[in-house]
Amino acid sequence: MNKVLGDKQRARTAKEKDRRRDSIVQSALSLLLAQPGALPTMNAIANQAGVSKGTTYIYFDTKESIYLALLEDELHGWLERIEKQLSEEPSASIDSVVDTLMGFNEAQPNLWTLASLSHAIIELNIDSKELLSYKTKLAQRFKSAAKAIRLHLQLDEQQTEDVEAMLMQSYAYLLGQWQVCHPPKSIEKLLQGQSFKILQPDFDRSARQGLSQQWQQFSTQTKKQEAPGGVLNRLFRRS
Amino acid sequence: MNKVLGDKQRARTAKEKDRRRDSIVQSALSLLLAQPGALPTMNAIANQAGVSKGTTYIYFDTKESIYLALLEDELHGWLERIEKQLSEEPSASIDSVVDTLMGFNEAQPNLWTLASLSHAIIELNIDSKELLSYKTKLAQRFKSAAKAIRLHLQLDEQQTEDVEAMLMQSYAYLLGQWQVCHPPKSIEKLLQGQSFKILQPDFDRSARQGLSQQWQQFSTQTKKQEAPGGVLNRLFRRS
Amino acid sequence: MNKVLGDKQRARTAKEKDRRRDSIVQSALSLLLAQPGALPTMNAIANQAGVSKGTTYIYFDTKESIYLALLEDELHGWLERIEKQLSEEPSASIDSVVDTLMGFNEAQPNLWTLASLSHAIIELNIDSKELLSYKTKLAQRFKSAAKAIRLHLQLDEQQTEDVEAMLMQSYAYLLGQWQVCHPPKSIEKLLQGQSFKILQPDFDRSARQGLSQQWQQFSTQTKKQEAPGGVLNRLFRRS
Amino acid sequence: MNKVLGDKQRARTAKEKDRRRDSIVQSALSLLLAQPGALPTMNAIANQAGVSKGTTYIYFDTKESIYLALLEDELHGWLERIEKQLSEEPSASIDSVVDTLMGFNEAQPNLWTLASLSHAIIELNIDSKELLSYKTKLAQRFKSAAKAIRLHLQLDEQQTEDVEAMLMQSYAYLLGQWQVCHPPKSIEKLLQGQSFKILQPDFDRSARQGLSQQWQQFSTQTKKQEAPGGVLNRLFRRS
DNA sequence: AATGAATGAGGATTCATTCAT
DNA sequence: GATGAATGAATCCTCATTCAT
Repeated sequence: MNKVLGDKQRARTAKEKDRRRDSIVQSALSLLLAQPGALPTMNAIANQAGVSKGTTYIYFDTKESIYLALLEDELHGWLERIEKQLSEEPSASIDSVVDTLMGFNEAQPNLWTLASLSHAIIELNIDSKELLSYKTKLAQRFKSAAKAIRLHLQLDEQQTEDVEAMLMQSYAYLLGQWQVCHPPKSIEKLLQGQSFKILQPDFDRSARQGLSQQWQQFSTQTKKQEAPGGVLNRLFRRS
Repeated sequence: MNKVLGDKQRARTAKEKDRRRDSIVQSALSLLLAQPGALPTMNAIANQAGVSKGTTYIYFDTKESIYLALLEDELHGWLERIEKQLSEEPSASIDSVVDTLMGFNEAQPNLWTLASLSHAIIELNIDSKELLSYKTKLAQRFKSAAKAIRLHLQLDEQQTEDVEAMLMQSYAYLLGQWQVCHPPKSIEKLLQGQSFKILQPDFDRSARQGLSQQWQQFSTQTKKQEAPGGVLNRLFRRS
Repeated sequence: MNKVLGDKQRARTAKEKDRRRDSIVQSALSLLLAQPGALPTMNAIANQAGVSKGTTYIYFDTKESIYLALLEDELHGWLERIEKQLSEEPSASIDSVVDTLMGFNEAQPNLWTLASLSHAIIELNIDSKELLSYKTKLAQRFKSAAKAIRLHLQLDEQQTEDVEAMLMQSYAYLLGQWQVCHPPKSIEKLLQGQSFKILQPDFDRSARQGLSQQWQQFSTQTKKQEAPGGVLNRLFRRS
Repeated sequence: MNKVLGDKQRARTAKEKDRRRDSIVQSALSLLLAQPGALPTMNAIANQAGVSKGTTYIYFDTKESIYLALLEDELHGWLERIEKQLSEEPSASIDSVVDTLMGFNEAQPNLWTLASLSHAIIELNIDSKELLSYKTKLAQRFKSAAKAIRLHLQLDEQQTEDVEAMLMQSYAYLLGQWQVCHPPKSIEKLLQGQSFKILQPDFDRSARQGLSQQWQQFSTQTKKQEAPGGVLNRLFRRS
């Protein structure tokens, strides 16, 4: 149990409330990871968090809200890091973009677990108002991250939309790839054999490779559209 | 109601049984498309198919089995068509590969609807034996399709695994992109504005573009690894 | 437990289903009478009826439907009996009308218990379509009963509406009087004293008296409107 | 929000406490009228009154206590006005009694809304001690009002009980009639048609008519028992 | 007096699946 | 093969009330 406050102890300050809210979210996550499939029940979450069922409903309106909060955390964390890292990184290179995109491996290890539930489960059970608010914030984050990538690659403002589309393509690709690479645990071992290798590639390897392909090709196309010998030549430099 | 046989009429011949089985599957599909979100209930499926609940359990062990059968149909249809079309197509070009991959638009319009439920819902609720059988057949199909692509691109046997990986990457990309492009209907209209464009690209357009990038880049890399002026030059020809 | 069918035994014929449905309704009634206040829960009803919770939902869509069915039974029983009895009764007299209206005492002993929940609880929680159907049937019954009363009193067709209004006034009066006469059991004994007599009249006595007043006055007024010495003189005859 | 005192401000004087108590009661009423059906929750009441949930429990022991207080206000208001008005009115007539009884229309517009919840909901959830106290006061008020009516009608003391019974019959009749005339809002419009007219009379019209019948008949009976040409002749005078 | 976070019993409803006929 | 009544575990969510501060 993730008791951050003693039994029956109330969170009075904003900070304590944040902590309690977080303990609920973390409990939901840990249960989800332990038993993938359906979203863990409120009952289980409350038990895990060491609070009563009613308390969880003080902090979240519905079960799905908890998972939406989790997903939001992971997605924003990913995008914020991308933005921050690329604006600090001096050398403009495709590889550093790919490396940064792949950074979820360390910092947001559960990003794709949650994102994979997003479409089929979470978003479908959220109040449309709450969902819209989530999407609004998310669109902003995606745009900021795309801008950081564009600046890092020293592309001009006209290419804003292209970079945004590329970022979404990377997101889509990673989302799909994660699903491809993670079959149900019940048959994971049965798919170890050589004949199933095609159905179950290694996520890290194929993800990185796919992203590289996407961004290499993007830089090639971008360069073509520019004057030969333009500033983008450096993008081909392998770091 | 999709009554293919009269009420309470028995399906005696194998053909009749197939027809009844199919009517269940099609009923499940039509309900799923009508009300996306959760998988339609067995009650609804049986009603729609004009049979009793018990009868559906004669043909399918679980509810998810029905959807797995649907998914299998769509996936095999897609892969078989790829295989067939590419082996008939004489001119080896990236574009024809991409065109063929995009052929689901006409022939398997519900492929991604089902595939998007696959990871989060369907596969998790299937008996592992049945799932393994499904995966075995599917792996075969993927390999055959990949082989057809390889032959079409006139690549040699050593590149078998590369092409297989590429095909899976395309599958993963399309799977993810479809999910990205299809938010819940409840907020679809609310996301029409310009500021949400990044979150909701047009599926056909971005899918084709993404596939092109993937395969263009693949051909570039493949060519690099070969002797200069090798057989793959023609892949750059835009059809 | 009201088991009319053995455990886990299925009601196959329409008759058996009616019996099972009835056993659910009767269980609901017996629980309601035992513990007035809130409507007994579905759990309790199912237990009492010796069926599972799910079974009750086969026969009734909601909990309130059960009570609406009960109320309907009692109300229709009351009105049908009024209709039947008055059309058989030869002597046209106010007293026989009042006697017949009071007949619920024997035949529909729970009529007012249920009717008193109708306004504040039952009707508020019923699907509007079902409620409309209930009201439609009820309106018919009330009209038929009013017609029987009118014919019994040898009033002509022009007085249809007056008699209908009178019948509703009697219904309203009995409904209110029952509520007045039946305080919560928790304080029933505490209200025995003389000083509370005003708040807790005897239902039968005051109900009969009130009805007599209503119909006597009605006949007086009706007579006034007629030619002096008209057919209604006989209504004043005390039986 | 009905803030009568600033947020978190204490009610120190008795007057302030009365005001706060009243603001809770009025909030409960406004919510009840806005959303008929179930009694509004304590949460909603507290919010509406601009106080915390805990504070409402300082002023009332249970939720139903609030509604009992409301009901008491309306009932006492009604009865007091009857008493006052009739003792001031010089001309003794049935019509003025009926007019006075109908005075709730202006002065206690929510009397029957609350009274209709009384039997099925409010009284059943009140502590018996509190309920007894309520009933004791109410019995007094009813008696006083009945006495005023008796004096107005110039009846002698022997008829005390008869008039009391009559007053309760009027109360019962109005209570029932109000319930009959007010179906759930959800189907109010669906019952507009002619065929439902019987089920949904106009409250004001039928209430006045019913009361007139009751009291006319009462005066008739009372007169009969007296010497012919007695003091009650004037009761037949139509005002 | 006032607060409001926490409680947790309680209750309605759903639905995949079974099995006797 | 076909039926569909019966099952009952599963689960979300509500809300009156408490009590430490």
